[in-house]
Amino acid sequence: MIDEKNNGNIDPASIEELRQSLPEDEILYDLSELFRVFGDTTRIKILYTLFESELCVNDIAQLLGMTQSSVSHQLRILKSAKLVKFKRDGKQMIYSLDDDHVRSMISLGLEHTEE
Amino acid sequence: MIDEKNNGNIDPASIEELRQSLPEDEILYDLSELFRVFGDTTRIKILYTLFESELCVNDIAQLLGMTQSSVSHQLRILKSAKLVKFKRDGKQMIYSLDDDHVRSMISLGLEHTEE
DNA sequence: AGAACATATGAACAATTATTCATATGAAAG
DNA sequence: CTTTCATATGAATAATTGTTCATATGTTCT
Repeated sequence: MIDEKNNGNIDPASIEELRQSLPEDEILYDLSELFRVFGDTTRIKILYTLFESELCVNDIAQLLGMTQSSVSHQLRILKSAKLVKFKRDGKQMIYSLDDDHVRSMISLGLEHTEE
Repeated sequence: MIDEKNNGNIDPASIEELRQSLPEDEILYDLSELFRVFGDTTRIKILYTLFESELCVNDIAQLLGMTQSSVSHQLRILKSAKLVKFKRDGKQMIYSLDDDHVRSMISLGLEHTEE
């Protein structure tokens, strides 16, 4: 046995090398935070309703059978993750998908779940 | 005003139409469940350590400065989501990424966060 | 200005979940 | 077969988070 202190599969030097090749903690945190936003049924549903048309809060709530408050709370999270954008139209706020990443992410996710 | 009962942006018929174009609840649930697996810093870190090399549990734990137990618990979740696979090598379990979806998902996620 | 409507938001509660600790399983070596 | 090592797992705890309820903000209309 070459190294009696190494109780793992690879040697400590390689471990150190691998550790240093990891992205910074902050980047990994932001990444997981993004996924966490997608990781809720309600939010996924909201995003899906916006796939084809822009909608106001009340429409989304009716469409999903949820309360206005709950939808609004979740939209807030989607906004801060830059997954949806909005514009004011009189008393209403019209929400829409912010960019095509949302569609790609969901499509890619579906590919995996459909296997 | 055409329809005084419609307090939303679009008409009730369109809402119904949109509702029926949504994927089934089960599909959306599975999708959000998949994202939820990615939505944790520890699990993202584990996945990243497996980007370049297959590793045993102890190596991952050392690399990330986490307890063996915690890593094992999270690997269990990654396994059941089919994001990692494993093989036995004597006393050790060698884990590796299950397929390329993992890489694509993380890459796509990074594209969004890096904006 | 006041009423009505659409949306946002704060606090409280319930449910989910990541980590820790202790212990169990399973393989290899003496 | 007993000990040692690597991993898995169950129970308990602490922290996070989604929903509800009540209320605030901001817009339109009279």
